[in-house]
Amino acid sequence: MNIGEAAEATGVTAKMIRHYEQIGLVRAAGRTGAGYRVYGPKDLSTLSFIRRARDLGFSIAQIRDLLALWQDRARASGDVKRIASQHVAEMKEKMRLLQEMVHTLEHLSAHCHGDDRPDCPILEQLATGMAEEKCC
Amino acid sequence: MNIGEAAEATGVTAKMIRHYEQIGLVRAAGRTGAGYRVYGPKDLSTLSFIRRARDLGFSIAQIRDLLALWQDRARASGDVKRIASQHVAEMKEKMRLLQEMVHTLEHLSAHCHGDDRPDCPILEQLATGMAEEKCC
DNA sequence: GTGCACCTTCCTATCATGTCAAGGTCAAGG
DNA sequence: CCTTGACCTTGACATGATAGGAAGGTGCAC
Repeated sequence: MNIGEAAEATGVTAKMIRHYEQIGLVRAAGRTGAGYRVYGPKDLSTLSFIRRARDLGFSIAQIRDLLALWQDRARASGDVKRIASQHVAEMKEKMRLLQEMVHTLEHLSAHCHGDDRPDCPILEQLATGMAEEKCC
Repeated sequence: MNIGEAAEATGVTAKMIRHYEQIGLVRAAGRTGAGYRVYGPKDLSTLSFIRRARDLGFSIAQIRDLLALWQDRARASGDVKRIASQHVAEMKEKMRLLQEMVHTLEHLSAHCHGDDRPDCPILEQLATGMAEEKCC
């Protein structure tokens, strides 16, 4: 199986497959005489695994650990769960920060006419840093 | 005022001030005879504006537009509000995606013993892609 | 006149991914 | 046999916002 077919089968672009090989996330694929990479079912499983992990937002470093655990039959599920929990915590923290920003901005927007006049509490807050606490 | 003092006063690192100057986000600062950058109150206001906008998650491109509007006395507050609304929408979309991932992962984690045994629904889902829909 | 803290420019790295370019390979059809 | 087009190869460069460091100049206090 060529890299293009592997890409289509797993949803990982050929570009990223080569990249993952280069950074050592997946082992180097076999080669034909002409130098084309060759992929077997095991490689496809690994690539699909990676794609699903990426879809869940795991970083490459975390996926590296997850792959190692996946291939370790003596793994402790606690190790997997810990990685997942940490990732969940990170995502929740990101959401919290986003929520804060959304909250502030929506608050400011609510008081902005949004018409042709130049007065704008959004710009005022950015300019003075005072609108946030003192307003309301 | 030196770049270091300006950095401390505005909360933008000297590194980033130089960067913003290089990409044309702020006009080039004046220089002393020795080539040191010099900052005045107006520059400090601009840098503080940028920092607050960054704190609210605006991209450099958006900040560029906001700065232009800020310095335009004939601006329409609607233009400002539109930028803010778009940014809010982007952040909400990010939050939605994060929430989806968190939801899936928490669901999987809930069924993972998290002990010394190797069985792990998290790894199973990553390996087969089947746990998500069929479980529960 | 020395030492230290600051400044300058330039290079490199992050993270995951995309794009582009120049060239090699393969299979099908004229 | 030769061309065409689709695929593959490597390599370089870009993104966005920020950090780090190296190598060298400057300013000021002692």
